[in-house]
Amino acid sequence: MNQPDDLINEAAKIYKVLSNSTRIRILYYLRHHNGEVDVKTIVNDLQLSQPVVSKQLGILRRYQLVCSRKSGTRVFYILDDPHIVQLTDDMIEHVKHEIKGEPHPKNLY
Amino acid sequence: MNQPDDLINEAAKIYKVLSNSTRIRILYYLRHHNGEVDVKTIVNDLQLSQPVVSKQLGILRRYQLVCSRKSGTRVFYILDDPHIVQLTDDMIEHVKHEIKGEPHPKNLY
DNA sequence: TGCCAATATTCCAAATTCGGTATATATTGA
DNA sequence: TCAATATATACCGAATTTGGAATATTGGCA
Repeated sequence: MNQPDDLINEAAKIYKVLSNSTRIRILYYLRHHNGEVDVKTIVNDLQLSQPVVSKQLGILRRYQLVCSRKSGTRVFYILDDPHIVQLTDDMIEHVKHEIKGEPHPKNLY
Repeated sequence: MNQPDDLINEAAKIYKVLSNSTRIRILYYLRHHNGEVDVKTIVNDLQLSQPVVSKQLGILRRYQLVCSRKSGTRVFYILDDPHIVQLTDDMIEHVKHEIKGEPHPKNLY
């Protein structure tokens, strides 16, 4: 019943990775992209700055949500971990069907 | 394919709520508790300070993950939103079966 | 009314997160 | 070797998050 702290902490870490709009946008972009994509293409398609994309891709890779392959000067990224992808798809569906009166506050406190 | 920003932002907010160990612990406590629980019982069982529990319960309620009922001086909380509960159960299962060599870093950066 | 228990709120400091700007690194090709 | 391109990293300041300590609020009861 009661989960050990290790599991709780690890779950919290993954949730934290998923709690940033830029990272979710990148994940969803990769999710619906057929095959691997290089950084520049992501920057262009999502209209984000190159350092931001590199940084967030680095975090996603550190947490093994994406993996990468280097080819020449370019680095190609692709989703890893289909289970997390399924969880995030479920979350988007949840939000989509969420018929709440008022939107949630911007900040927690 | 491409999710509107509203959906992405709302998903990010919910993930942020779930990204704190204390809140996950409370959710899991309520998850496996039969029926509603008052604040003091949560404080005792989870060995947390009373202000912390109150504060985190407030956040969980603000995001409609739990709901509460007042009775005398006590406030009883219970899980709301079974869909999110399912998602978090899935996440714990994911972490549980995650056979990764090294644990994830403490911080994102 | 006055005290006590339960819960919520406020305030604070330390830690974390984020995107921007600048810079570093690496690879290709002339 | 030198320049250009692609990607990663370092650094910074502003904003957010967190738990602890103190305090406020609320309801029950003598």
